[in-house]
Amino acid sequence: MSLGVREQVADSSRADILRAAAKCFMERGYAGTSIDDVARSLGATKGRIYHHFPSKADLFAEVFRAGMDMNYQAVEPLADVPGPALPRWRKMAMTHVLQMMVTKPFQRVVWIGVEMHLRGATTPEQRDALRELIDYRSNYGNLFRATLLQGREEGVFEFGDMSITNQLMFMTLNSPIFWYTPRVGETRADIENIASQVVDYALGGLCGKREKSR
Amino acid sequence: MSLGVREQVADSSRADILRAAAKCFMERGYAGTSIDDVARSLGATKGRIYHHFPSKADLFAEVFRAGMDMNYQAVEPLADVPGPALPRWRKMAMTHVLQMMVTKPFQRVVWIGVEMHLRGATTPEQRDALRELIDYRSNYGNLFRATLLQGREEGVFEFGDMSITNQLMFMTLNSPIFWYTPRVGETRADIENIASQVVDYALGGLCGKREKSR
DNA sequence: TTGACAACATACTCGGTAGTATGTTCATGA
DNA sequence: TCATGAACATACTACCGAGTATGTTGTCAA
Repeated sequence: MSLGVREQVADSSRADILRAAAKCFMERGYAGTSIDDVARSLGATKGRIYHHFPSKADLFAEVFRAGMDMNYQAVEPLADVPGPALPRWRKMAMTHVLQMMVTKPFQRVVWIGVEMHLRGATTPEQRDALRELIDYRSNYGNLFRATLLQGREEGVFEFGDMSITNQLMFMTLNSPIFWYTPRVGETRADIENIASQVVDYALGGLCGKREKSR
Repeated sequence: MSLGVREQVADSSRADILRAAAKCFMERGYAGTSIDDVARSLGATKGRIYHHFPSKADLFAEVFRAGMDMNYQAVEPLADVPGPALPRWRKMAMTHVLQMMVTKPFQRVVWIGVEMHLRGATTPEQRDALRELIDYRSNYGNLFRATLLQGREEGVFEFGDMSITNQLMFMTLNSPIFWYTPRVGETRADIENIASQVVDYALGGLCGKREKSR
């Protein structure tokens, strides 16, 4: 089934809407973003949005899904590689952080979506749409969890409670979505340098090796 | 000037509103929370809110301020104590994390406020009200920054870029406002145990001591 | 006792927003 | 070439939420 010109144009238009929506949701949150805002940022009107998406909640969900698709596609192949935990964790973490920086608006929407689900601030129908995406996200998290467990058995990682450690690690690795902003004239090396510092910090918390508290 | 009964009652009512507002803002965000929501959660109506606060933005700002007041009062005294950086940092960090857990709704509002200011998603008047609070928050951050610098000179901390490290550290120390939820029958020791893990994780990123990336 | 005011509740206005109903244009396939 | 439908824009409705205007009630001070 080759795509005709019409379909290609339509998909491109849809992708433009997703990008614009991601940016708007990132800047103003879900409740603070109106469909008109998204349309205005495209130089278009509501009609265009509602032609491609049945509702604001569905638009948001599709942005969420797009963000998770990017992550999964980038990290999942790395998780399958056998071998010791530490170098694999490094590659996965580095890839994840770069993903956070390069596709920041989408990742921010993923964050917002998870938050919305956690506090249950949605209507029943929306919850169903979100639930599947939350599972998606949860599976993604398990890619790292498995490597963490392997690392603990290998003795390279030391941590107490697994779920707390997982939260702390992801919090660190995700944090660029909050404080990173692309600079003009920024090179790939600049970005990778920042990402490295994030990965190193996250790794520091995973290795024990320090006098325990008190 | 001793407070009469009338003033005490009024202040208590005001404090109740602040608590309820903090909870609502935490659960639904700024844009997602209506004044009616806050009033309803108090078993009251709009009139009560607007009698004590001139606008939604002012109510939000007062919750923000209350949260920062609690932090400053708890941590500032510790920052003045002379001596080596590491034990002081530990005490400050531990106190900060406990603060995040115990006064979570208020701290979540502080977070939301900082975010709103960063993305400039406010009307001009609101920006002025927020700016002062952002400075307040910034000063609070400097309490830790000074200790970090001292620790680096003492050789107990190792990190590259100061502002990135600061972001990562605070991200970790603040993270309980997102994933911590009080349990029934939770003891003080339980809470301190969780806080310890957070502090240890944050500390791990501040000490180098690991093979560098690549 | 009374009147003045604090501390609310009630009843509105009005702008913004999600969603819908209805044009309009233009490419494409028959 | 022409009819059809995709891809929008325009025009509308209905509702919600911030803010206001105006009661109502209890308390305290003189």
